[in-house]
Amino acid sequence: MARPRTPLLDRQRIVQTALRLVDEAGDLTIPALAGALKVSPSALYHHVTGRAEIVALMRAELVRVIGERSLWDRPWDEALRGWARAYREAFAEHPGIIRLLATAPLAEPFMHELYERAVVTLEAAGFAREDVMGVITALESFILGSALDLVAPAVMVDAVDRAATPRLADALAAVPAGRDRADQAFEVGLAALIAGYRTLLPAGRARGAAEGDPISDQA
Amino acid sequence: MARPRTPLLDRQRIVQTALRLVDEAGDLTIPALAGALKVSPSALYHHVTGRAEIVALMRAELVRVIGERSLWDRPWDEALRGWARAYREAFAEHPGIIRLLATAPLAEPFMHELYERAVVTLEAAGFAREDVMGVITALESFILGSALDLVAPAVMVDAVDRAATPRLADALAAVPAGRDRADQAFEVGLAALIAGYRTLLPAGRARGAAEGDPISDQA
DNA sequence: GAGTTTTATTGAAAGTCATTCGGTTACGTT
DNA sequence: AACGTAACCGAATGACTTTCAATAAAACTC
Repeated sequence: MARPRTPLLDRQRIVQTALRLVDEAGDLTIPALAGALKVSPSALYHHVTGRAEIVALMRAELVRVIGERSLWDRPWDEALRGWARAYREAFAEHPGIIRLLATAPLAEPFMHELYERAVVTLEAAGFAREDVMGVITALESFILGSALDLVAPAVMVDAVDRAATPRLADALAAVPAGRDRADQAFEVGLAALIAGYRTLLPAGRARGAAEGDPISDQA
Repeated sequence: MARPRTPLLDRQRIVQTALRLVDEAGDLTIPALAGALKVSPSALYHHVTGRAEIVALMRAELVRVIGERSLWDRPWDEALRGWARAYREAFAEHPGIIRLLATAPLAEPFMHELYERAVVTLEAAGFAREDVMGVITALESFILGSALDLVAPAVMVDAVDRAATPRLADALAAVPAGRDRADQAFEVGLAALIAGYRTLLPAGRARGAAEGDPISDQA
């Protein structure tokens, strides 16, 4: 009734249950989270300062996973591609978290370690110092936008009025539905972005698909 | 006290006040909106079905503005660039709306007219039918991600620990701060995407900056 | 122009949330 | 064994969205 013999909660359990809840319900409420943990809502506040911190912990968990799956000791284009796919994949495994993170005014040392590794890789590859942050930020924007696209896919598949927009209807028919559609768009954009980045390199330092290197093609 | 001599509300006024409120306060609550309109909260429900519809109307207004500012009777690369800049600029004029839209499960005939025009332009330019939707979707993902980046700029500028991530600190120092930083990253990514798209065209149909056409450079 | 219906508002109330606080009991330490 | 502290509960607060009955003006009808 009061203090249990063995603790019911810890931060780990809170975060993992929150992630599961967001996956299932699509949003995160304290009552629901407390219910899933078989605990009263107020009990959570002994382990966490509030809902915002729970969201922050979920983000940290995501960043951890992304970092784990990224390999930076590769040619820059391969490294960037791998990072982008790992990043988006981590979001795809927890659909619904994207809106939570887009809403939260993200602060704190966020992905700084990952940025650091990206900067090192890109500068070693020959990118101009003043381009490096732009290259990273633009790629990340593309990834986040693609993650948002991932959770709002139902829009087009139906709801297109063939009479009003016939060419759009045709273009959509030429493309798979659902998750595959989003995947294909992501790969198109990723390939284009990397190809475009390659043109920023000083002549002679470019490498990868433009020279016919098979390894840098889509995995 | 009851019905006023002249109506106090209409959808137009609701949407415009909502936009102003979001710009100023960063979020949208019914009490605040009613207060700004000098009306009781429940009065709003005679003109809209609820908060969700207000958000939808704001989105529609944004789409209208974007459509107004886009010119599709141009070479494909120029048209895409113009569309992307108008799109992002419309968001930039209402910072704070981005989080609202990212949160809302967007439905309805949304940007279909704009997509239609983009499809026509791209197919006329020679893009393969099965690539067209991917090209549009990827660009839009990049734009939305860049809009999100626009409202969360404070992250890096401070808060970077030079001891832990020295190369990142250097890279950031080589780049302007605030809005300019986001603008630059956007332009880097936009140029790269378009350059990458150009490689999708069958040989001989590419045109634009790759051939040294001055008009397609950054405006 | 009188009577009826429709329309635009208000105010109260219900139902969620996130969060705080005082109370209760078990744990750990000395 | 006693004390302080940790982990829980329940009640309460305040903000939010939404619904609904009541009211009074406007608009329509004849």
